[in-house]
Amino acid sequence: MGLVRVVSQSSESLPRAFFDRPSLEVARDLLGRDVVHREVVVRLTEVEAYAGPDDPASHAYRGVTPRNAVMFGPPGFLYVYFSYGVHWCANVVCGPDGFASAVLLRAGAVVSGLDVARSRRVTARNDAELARGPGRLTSALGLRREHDGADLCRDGAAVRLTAGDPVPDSSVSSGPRVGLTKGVEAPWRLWVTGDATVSPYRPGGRRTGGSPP
DNA sequence: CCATTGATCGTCT
DNA sequence: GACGATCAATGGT
Repeated sequence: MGLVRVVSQSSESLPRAFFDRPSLEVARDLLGRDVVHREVVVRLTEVEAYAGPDDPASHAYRGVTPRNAVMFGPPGFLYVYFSYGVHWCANVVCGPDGFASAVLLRAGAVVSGLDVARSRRVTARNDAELARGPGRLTSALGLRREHDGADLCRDGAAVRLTAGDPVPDSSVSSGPRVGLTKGVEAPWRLWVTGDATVSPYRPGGRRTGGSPP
C-alpha cells in the first residue's frame, strides 16, 4: 500500500445510548465530535450542560410547554429554539425519556462544507467565526425551527452526530455558562482549551431600560 | 482590545 | 408587558 492511514471520519451516528446519560457527561464527550447537516460538518469545541428539573437556567425548569416539549422526550433528539427574536440555537436532548435535560451546542470549527458555511455567514470575518457561538453555529449548519425534534440517531437522519476526533481530558476546560441570570454559578460550560472557535464569555443580566418620563 | 446598544419576536406571566 | 441559553455594529482606550 504505502498510504498513511489518516484518521477516518466515520459518518455513522453516535448511538442513542450515548445520549442516555447525565447531560454533563454527554457534554464532556461531545467535545471533538462532528455535527453533520447536509454538506456542512462542524467539529464541536464548546458546549453547555443543562441539567434536570432542578436547574433554574434550564428551559425545562418550569415544566412542559409547547416550546420545550422535546426536552421531556427520549434522548438523541434535537431541541431547537428561537432566541432574542433573531437566532436559532440547538441542543441535544439527554437522559431517559421523561427527564428533561440537554446540551447546548455553543461553538465549533467548520471542517467540511466551508463554502456553504461562508455563504450562510457572510458577516464572519474569518473561518474561526463561522460557528463561534450558538446562533452562529446553528446558522452555519443551516438548522432552523423545522429541525426541532429531529432524531439524530435514526438511520439516514438528516442531522447527525458522528465520532469526530474526541479530545483528552487534558484539553478540556470548564466554567460558568454564558448569558444566564439564574444558575450562573454551575461550571457546566465545557470547551477545548485555547481553541480559536470558542465563543467569548459574556455575563448575563438584562440591560435596564431608559428612564421613563 | 473592551464596553455598550439596537434589533426583533416568540414565549410566558 | 417584560424577558431572553444572541449577534453585529459602533465608539472608546
